[in-house]
Amino acid sequence: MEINEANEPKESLNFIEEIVEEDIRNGKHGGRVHTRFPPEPNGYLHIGHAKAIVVSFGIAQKYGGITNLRFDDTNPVTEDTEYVDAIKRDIHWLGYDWDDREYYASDYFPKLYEFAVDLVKKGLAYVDDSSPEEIARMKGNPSQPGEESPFRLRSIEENLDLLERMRNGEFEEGSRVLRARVDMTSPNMHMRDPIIYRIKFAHHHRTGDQWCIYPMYDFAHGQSDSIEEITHSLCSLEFRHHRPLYDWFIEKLEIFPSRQIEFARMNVAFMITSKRKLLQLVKEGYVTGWDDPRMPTLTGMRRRGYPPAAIRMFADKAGVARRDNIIEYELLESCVREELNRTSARVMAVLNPLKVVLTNYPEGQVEQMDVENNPEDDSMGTRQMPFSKELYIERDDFMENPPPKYFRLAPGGEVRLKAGYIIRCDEVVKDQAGEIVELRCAYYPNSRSGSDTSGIKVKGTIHWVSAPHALEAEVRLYDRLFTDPTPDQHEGQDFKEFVNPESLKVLEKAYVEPALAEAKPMDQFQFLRMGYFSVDPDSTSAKMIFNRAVTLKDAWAKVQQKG
RNA sequence: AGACCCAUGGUGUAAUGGUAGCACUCCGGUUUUUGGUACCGUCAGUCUAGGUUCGAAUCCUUGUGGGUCUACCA
Repeated sequence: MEINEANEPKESLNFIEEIVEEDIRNGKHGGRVHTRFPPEPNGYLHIGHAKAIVVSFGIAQKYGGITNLRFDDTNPVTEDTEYVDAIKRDIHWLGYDWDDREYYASDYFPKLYEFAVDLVKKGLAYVDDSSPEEIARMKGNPSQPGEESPFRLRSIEENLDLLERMRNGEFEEGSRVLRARVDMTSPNMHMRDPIIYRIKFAHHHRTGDQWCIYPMYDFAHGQSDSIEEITHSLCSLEFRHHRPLYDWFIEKLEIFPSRQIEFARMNVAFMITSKRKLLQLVKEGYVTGWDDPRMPTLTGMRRRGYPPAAIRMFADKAGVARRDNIIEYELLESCVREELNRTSARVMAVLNPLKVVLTNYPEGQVEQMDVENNPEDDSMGTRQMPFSKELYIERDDFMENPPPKYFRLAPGGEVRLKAGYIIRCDEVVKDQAGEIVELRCAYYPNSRSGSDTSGIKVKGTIHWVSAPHALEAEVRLYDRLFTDPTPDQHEGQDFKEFVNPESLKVLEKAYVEPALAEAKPMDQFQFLRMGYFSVDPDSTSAKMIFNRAVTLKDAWAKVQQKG
């Protein structure tokens, strides 16, 4: 990293930022930066879209520009208003806004039709009566040039007439298309007289039955960019081959010269983003819906408890470049932890309860213990937790025959109850099956947290809840949906074979501290030593439900694994 | 196999002809009333072969590997 005059590290730019900064230096478009995010309203937004959103909105934000939201709704057969609202909600949730610039490619249908007429008049487009099969055959293949359609040399007048009659609904669906006259010998398949209008007698979610011809992507997207005077149109690598056509239309139509810039889309290990495959997971019941916390959808990640700031950070850290990539799942988790560590209140919850009776604690006594809400942030204050004779601790925090370096409770051993007392395990009570059902312990009255004069040194501190005060809750432990980093990249194997059977574990009867009675849906907490959890939207005061977003890092688990 | 794009530690991304850096992961340590956090440290990289140059991750050529393109989808 270079050092500038201010002796501060020089920020490194990604290749898009470099292009934008150069454009600004050159005064291109008056130094204006205007991007767009163009979802098709035919599905839910996922982690891949999140990356595109962060890049497009982020670039504009960084350079004082603005971003349009534009629904790319040129295919009435697959699109629906249902998705429009979900998409808008998800983008807002991610933290971005487009003010009143909510546009639809379908709003431009009249203008797009004018463009088509213009092209015909310039002799640059023609109506082709060939069948889909014939068109495909004449297109050739990447290593062989195509051949020209017999309809390619129709007169301008005839083309104008035919186009108008197409629009008027005089021809059957599939019987004719409008094609741009470019170059049938181009090595770029997209330049071989691409279809720009097709006939579809379909009801459009916005324009209704006004139109029976609809523009193709290549004749809608770039033109919409141009109409909106988008300066930098950012898209994924797969559109690289469309760019010559994008530029061709701009040149021939003599319209605003938006510039398309492609970057590599983000792939995340253990996640899939194919709309079709995601739909399968929903339809076939592998998940409970599009907002299942295991889904890579924005709505799923929201329910999972991933903060929008964490997703933005993740997209940011993944970077922008032009090579294929698979980002490790651990980076996402790291971002989620970083954000939640800063923002979430600590509470105690015992997921797998084991009863502890303090034999020397006065019957019926209850003490209120002060506990900090977030050691990272004093401004979050403290709360009180009731302490009594009967408690629950985590089953994993006791071992009858502990290995070396086990810092928790064991027979005859001592441990501190966080913000409470130090206790000593005197007796292990088992049922007939030999399972441990209760621990009988002694507490040291002079070891109270904050005024400890016992002088006892313990290695471990564990969380707990007071049995008579604890609230029962259901806790859903989520893990990655797949067991393989690239479940849909295995030839001959269906991606569903890699669905993780342990992606969800439901704990029906966990205990949480009473302060959680006031928690509202989507509130987020760190369950001390266990992970980050949020209140599920379906949670009620009668039945609280918590979803685990991510565990805390667990150094002990690693020690154990190594044996 | 036609054209186009890409190639830097395990992963991702910088270095724009001049000391290969950062983040995540991994491993080790310090602090800790969360085996968390914070902090410190270790390991580890320029795909191959040529060329240009005083000097190449960077420019050129070649090979190799990966990706994209042949929907009336976007």
